[in-house]
Amino acid sequence: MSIEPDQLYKIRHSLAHVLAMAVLEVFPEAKLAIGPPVDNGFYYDLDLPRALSPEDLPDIQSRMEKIVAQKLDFTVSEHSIEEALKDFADQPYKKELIEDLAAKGEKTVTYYTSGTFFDLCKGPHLANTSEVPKACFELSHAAGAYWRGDEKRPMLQRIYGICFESRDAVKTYKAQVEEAKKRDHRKLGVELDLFTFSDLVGSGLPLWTPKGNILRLLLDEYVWNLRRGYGYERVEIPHITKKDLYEKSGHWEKFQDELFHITTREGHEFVMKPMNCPHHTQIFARRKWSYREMPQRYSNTTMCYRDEQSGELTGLSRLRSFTQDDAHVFCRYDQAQSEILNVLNIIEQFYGRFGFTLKARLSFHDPENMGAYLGDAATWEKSESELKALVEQKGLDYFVGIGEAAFYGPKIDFMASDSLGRPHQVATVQLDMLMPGRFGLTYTGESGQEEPVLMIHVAIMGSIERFLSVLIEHLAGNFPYWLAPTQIAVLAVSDQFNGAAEELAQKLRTDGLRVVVDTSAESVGKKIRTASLQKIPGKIVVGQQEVDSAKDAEMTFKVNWRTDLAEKYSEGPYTAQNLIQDVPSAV
RNA sequence: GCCCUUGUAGCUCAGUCGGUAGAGCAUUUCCAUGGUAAGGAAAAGGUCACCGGUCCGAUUCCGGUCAAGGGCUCCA
Repeated sequence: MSIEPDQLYKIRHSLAHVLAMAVLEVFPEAKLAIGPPVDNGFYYDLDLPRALSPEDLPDIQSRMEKIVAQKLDFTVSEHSIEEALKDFADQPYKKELIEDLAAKGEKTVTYYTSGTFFDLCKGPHLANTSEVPKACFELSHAAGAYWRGDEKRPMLQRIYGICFESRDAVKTYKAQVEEAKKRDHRKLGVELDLFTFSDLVGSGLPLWTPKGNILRLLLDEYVWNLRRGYGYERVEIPHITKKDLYEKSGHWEKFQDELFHITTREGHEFVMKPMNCPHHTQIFARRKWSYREMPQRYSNTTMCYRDEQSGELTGLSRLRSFTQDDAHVFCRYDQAQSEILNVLNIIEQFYGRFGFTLKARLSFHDPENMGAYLGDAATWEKSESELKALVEQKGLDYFVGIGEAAFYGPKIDFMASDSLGRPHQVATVQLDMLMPGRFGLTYTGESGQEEPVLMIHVAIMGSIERFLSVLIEHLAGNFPYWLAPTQIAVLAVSDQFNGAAEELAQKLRTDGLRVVVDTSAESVGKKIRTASLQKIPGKIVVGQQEVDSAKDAEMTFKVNWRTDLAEKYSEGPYTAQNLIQDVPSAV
């Protein structure tokens, strides 16, 4: 049943051609761009006389099926550039591709022909469409895409198809997509009442509910608890600044269009901060430092604002206002290693706690393109080999990303794989050999002279919002006991036990648990269902039995734990005191 | 920002070929006093996203704006 990856690639690529053939039946005047295979199928970009709507796809798909059923051969042939330009005279996009190939020194190009259709293509393809497995593909959607990915060039129409090795594999894929939809953080955000958006406030500006804010505060507290052990100190900064700060840092020139601008009544220009590092440099710059006082480690969880293009905003993943769990370490160059090691420890502990698999990307400079970076090659290579040594020392799974460095220094970026195996970029550690210089940051060395400062940018979650979007989907909203916005639901069997339920809840709350009581006029079954749908970790039912247990001692009760916690915690019986002692709920 | 799709009650959705709208859940009240995933009844709840145009009349048709979704482009 299983199919070689090469064969699947050919099936997808060949179906892209079949797709173009089907579209040409409907729109003979269509101009073809490109049609490659992708991870989950294929697509074709075309310039069409009218916009496609979803209703067009079934017709195109059934035409594709008919074409496949014709058992067409794919044959390859070689042609001179001149010939190709003539053959594709009325296909401007193909012509451009041919001209580019010619410019690269190609003398000939290849066509793949299937039936009456031929396309400029380097292959490979199936020998015959009869090799396409039954029901292995499905047109999924149409979307716009710029010609050659350039926003200044025409917008083409892209038709996507999914394609796998068999009908069952297509079904499996669609089931995975469904599963991902169920745990989509935008959906769970509403269902679990974590955050909301308002048209009056604006897009990309999330509002956090009481429950959602508990998550934010606890995650931040957790990061802070990890940091404080390494000598970090918390600082605070205003959310706006004169533009002078960014002129000096160099961000103004590059990013001024993406900033929110404020003009005061006196005509002074301010901006909302898009990042925190320049502010933090000014805290460091307030006085002179001895080498003995280094490093200075400033931690600051704070909101940043970027005027993103409206089309880029999605859920909590990309926002106009977002909270960075930012930290900047100002240190001596000889302190970089131990400081980074500390950060790696924090990252490992933090992500390990949630069951993410981490992979580090060493984001290095591209030696072929030194113009894009500041500083000399020797400094870059030294710091990069140090980063690599550290990552190896920690035994982290890593790969090197050439050309992924920031212009001011190399980075270690972390990718977390979630429970569905999807990678997300999360934490980042960046060496900055540039900004301290721009702001003239120094410390006084042993011999009394001014020494250059190295700055290390660190974000553990990156942004709380984006991390939460990843975490919600990773856990499908089943937050661990310590993090759950509501930890325990106390459910009264009937209204005569409302008092006992309230009393128990109050005891648990006094000790810091987050508890709700359900005293509504509903059946126990209904109360269980409601609490379960809210994914509350523990449920306690209070009725005659529990009240009787309290006759000569403290009330005892059982806790019905959420499925994923049932193995971890005993169901009891507990007293309020035991529950608080035996089940760790602190950060 | 660009292309396409969508916007009806707090949520999920019907519906009106142009004559100002309906269900389930949630909410409120009443009945029931119920032991581990939906007990029963009633009520209330909508400027049909917003603004403009056509029309005797627009939630419905047209245009614009805003917002959401799928892509493209971008991401310090």
